[in-house]
Amino acid sequence: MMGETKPKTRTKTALTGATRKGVETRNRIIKGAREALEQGGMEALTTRRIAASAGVKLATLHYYFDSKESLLLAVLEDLIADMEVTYRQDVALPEAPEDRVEALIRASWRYIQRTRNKQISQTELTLYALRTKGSEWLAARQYNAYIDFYGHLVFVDDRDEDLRRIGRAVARQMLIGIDGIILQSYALQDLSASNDDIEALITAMRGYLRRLLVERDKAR
Amino acid sequence: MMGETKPKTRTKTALTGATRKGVETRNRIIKGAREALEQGGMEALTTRRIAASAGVKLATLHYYFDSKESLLLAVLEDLIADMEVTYRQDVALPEAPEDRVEALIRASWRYIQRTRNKQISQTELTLYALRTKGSEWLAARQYNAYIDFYGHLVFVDDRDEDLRRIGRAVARQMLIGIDGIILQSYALQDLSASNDDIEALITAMRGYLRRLLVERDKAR
DNA sequence: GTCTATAAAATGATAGAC
DNA sequence: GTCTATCATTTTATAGAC
Repeated sequence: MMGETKPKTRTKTALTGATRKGVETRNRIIKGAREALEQGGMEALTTRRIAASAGVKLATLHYYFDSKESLLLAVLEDLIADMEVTYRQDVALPEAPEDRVEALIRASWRYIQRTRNKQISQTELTLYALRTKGSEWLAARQYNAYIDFYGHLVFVDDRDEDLRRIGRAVARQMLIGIDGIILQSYALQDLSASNDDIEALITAMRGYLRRLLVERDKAR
Repeated sequence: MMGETKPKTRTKTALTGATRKGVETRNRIIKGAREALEQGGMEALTTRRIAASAGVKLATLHYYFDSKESLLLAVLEDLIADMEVTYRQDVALPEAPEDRVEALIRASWRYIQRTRNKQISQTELTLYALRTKGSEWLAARQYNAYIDFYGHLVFVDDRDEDLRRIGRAVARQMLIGIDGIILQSYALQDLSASNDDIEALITAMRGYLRRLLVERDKAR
């Protein structure tokens, strides 16, 4: 959030005064872009399609965004902000950290199964950011947002420096597993194999967390 | 390899007699597409750029491929075939299966670190296949090729049905971890964190393999 | 089998009226 | 702030000479 290299192509509303209606329209365009992306994928994502999907004329789109690139990066930013408010609510939270890890993986897996195009879109956008020079920081922010989120769910109280570190390590590992299974489950389309993989992932993550906690206790 | 639904848009050389020179040119175009993709990403991958990168005129490209889509799918097929011959050679093979798993993960991690654009390209193409109706089978084949490959390296002798099953389960899990770490390591750019993640992945995979073997022995 | 030339459509972006 | 109209390229793809 601090010290980031902001992209050269910033949106016009960031410069002007940002009217009420202006903000609404801008959000509608971003929303339209997300829907067009989910439906048709990156290859078919043109400014015209986005404008149509947002119920706005092409020129209006360009009034709010200097370029297609700046719009796509704004979409990714929106996705990040969205995650931070959406996910934070509806995850059941058992008491023990290990159980929370398990619950979190199961919840993610259910979500992945019913949001195929959304997940693919998100990966496409991440790759787009990694490909777009000067925008790699956005991909980093996306991952850090997820790591923060997962990390806080493992250890709600993060005043303990050690626990915070451990929570983030487990979060990174969970995220690796989830990203990996997104690609593989959509590609293989073998539900029973993916279910086995989820169980294996849960076992591994519980073990990893346990191990990190034991190591910490030893080091005292 | 058998019983797959072939894409409607097949290449012209598959229909005609396939001259020596013709096959060479076709391969050069595919190679050119791979290089153009690695350098500029999907967004910038136009038929003109591919033709230029292959040292061929645009019309020649269209002589060999009905459409851009059929070319891209051919590129993914080529990537799969390439993996099967390239990887199979230069992986050091310790004796114990657990050690082989570890060696394989370490080798993959080294490779990932020095082939960023290649890995991103491959993921972009996989997503493209998942997005392209009627071509999901290609993504499945890609993953099955990797699973076969990793699986055979875990248990070289696969006449034992149980061992083959276990090898494939471990392979799927390794692939999940590797795919996940590809995205995360490029996004976060935090080498020490990624190194920790690799060690955790190794520990988890050794544990998973051990557990599957114990379960098998119990079931006798 | 490879080329030159060109068609036909699509795309990102802008000018200027309202 | 949103629109109509249009520009300037670019893109995929084809026709036809060699």
